[in-house]
Amino acid sequence: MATTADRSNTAAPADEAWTLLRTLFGQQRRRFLIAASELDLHPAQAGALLQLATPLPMNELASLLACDNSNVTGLIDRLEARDLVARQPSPYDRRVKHVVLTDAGRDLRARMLERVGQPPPGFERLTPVEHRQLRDVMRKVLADE
Amino acid sequence: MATTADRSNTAAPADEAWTLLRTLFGQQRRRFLIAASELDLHPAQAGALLQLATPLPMNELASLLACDNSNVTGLIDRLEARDLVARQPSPYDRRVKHVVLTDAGRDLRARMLERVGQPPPGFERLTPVEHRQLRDVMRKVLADE
DNA sequence: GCAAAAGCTTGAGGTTGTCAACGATCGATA
DNA sequence: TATCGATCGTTGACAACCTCAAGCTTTTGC
Repeated sequence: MATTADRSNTAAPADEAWTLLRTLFGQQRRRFLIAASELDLHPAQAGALLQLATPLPMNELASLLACDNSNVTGLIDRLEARDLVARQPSPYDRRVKHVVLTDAGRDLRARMLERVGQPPPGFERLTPVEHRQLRDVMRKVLADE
Repeated sequence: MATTADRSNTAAPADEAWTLLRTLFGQQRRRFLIAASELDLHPAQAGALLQLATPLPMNELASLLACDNSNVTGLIDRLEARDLVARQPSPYDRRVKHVVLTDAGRDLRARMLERVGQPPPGFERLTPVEHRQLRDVMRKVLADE
């Protein structure tokens, strides 16, 4: 009778915690989509922009976005056509091109961050102690080893 | 000199916590994309499948996926062509169609959940106390009011 | 009853994403 | 140093995604 997972409040705290986190992911994804459309960006474009805190080889951008290299080519083509990014040849490897934000790109990225970089409303309700607890737990979850 | 946000360890715990959460979101999104492609699903299809724990009007599915109604039509068309879902007319409102998983759909959804429904490796490192802390904090963040 | 609104679909048009193939460049090895 | 294999970015073909405007059916409110 206890072979399968209990769905009642006897559910393991770990499972419930993860389920709650996934709920928050969903909310955050919707926020992201709305923010992107408000700024006239397709989701993929907005995602790329957010990754570009620092110049990145096309290569690496593809792996961060979990998509094919050839996909990034078109993506960057369109961002470049709107003068949001530029391609910069790498001085060390002539095969590589770095994607760099233009001023306009940096600006748009900042406006995107204003919308999705800020925590959701429920977050503000936490006490300082809870904020620290959450920070410490998350540090541990994301620790390299 | 302290006008702009400090990036050092003087950053407010709340800000750092949120940044860490966003990092986890990114990791989870990549897991999701990889899982979907392993199961021969496009990301949007996988997302729709995951939402269908219970039958849902097209309408509601669209709002959960944060996209246009007309988008869901095509999405469900393709899932239906693969016998993963079926359209069921609502008995109460003849405009409404409910999307229901078929057996195959339920199966595929379960396999998807095996991959993204489980917490990431770092999660296992937490102690029972930390799991409970995380659960309680997340409950508070997601509380309705 | 009738007008307004809601639910779903269609069609047009641009974007995303994958795959296979290609030219250019780098690195290692002989 | 010459060459082979791998890597980086691009291109072209093709399917899926996504939005918008327009349309049909059904429901709701007046």
